[in-house]
Amino acid sequence: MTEDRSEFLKGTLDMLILKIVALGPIHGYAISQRIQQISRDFFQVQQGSLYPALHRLENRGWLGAEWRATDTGREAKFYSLTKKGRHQLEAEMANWERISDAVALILRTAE
Amino acid sequence: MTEDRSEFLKGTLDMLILKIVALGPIHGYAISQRIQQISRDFFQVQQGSLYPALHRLENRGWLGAEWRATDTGREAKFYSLTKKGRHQLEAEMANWERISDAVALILRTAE
DNA sequence: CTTGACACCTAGTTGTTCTAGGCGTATATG
DNA sequence: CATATACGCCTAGAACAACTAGGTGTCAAG
Repeated sequence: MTEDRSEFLKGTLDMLILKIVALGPIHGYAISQRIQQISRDFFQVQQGSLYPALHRLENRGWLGAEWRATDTGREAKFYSLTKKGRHQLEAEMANWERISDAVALILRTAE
Repeated sequence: MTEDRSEFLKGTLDMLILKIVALGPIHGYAISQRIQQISRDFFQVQQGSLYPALHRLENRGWLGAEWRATDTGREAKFYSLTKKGRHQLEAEMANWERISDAVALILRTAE
């Protein structure tokens, strides 16, 4: 009976954020739009998930932040990937591969 | 710095358990062994994750339970998939497909 | 006789996500 | 002109899954 729409897979959000930021400096609000857009509206990142995640990633030294102006002249906090962040992203992508392979192994087990 | 070995993807465990039980009645301890074995030792289900999950799935009406004897003569709680459980498994597998497709879309975005 | 595998269990901690608010500015829209 | 909507940031608290770290008892092997 609970709403199930576009539920997030716990633990995946950090990787997706790192991947989006890896495409170039971008601010938080735009990150969530980008994730939603690229995933064809499947993932909808709640702001209450987004901003804590960004602070978490920044605290861990994976993202750097800088206040700058957007195209439209507003001030926004632009994030960019640090060297540590790049390594982390690579590790998380490799891990995702292994996990989804392992899940596939189980899901495809017949009898 | 934290140990990262065979980390579980949160939210996936229920589906994997349902899938294993779908192969035939099986008790908890054997479920964790089966998951580990099929995933080629990648997933290691902790007992502190396993048993609460089984009770959760039983409470939701997705699993039925019955005490029976194992091959070795020990008493064990055998779980089997209910009709609701089968529907749930199908829904979760379909959802997993959509999620992993969406993740792939994002991870493969270049530029 | 004691170690380890089998087989079950739970209380408490940790950590991520979501709900549901709040703040302030700019730009449409009625 | 008012006011709604998009932009853009934030946080406190609830919810919940997974893990840690214990516990019980049986049985076989050394």
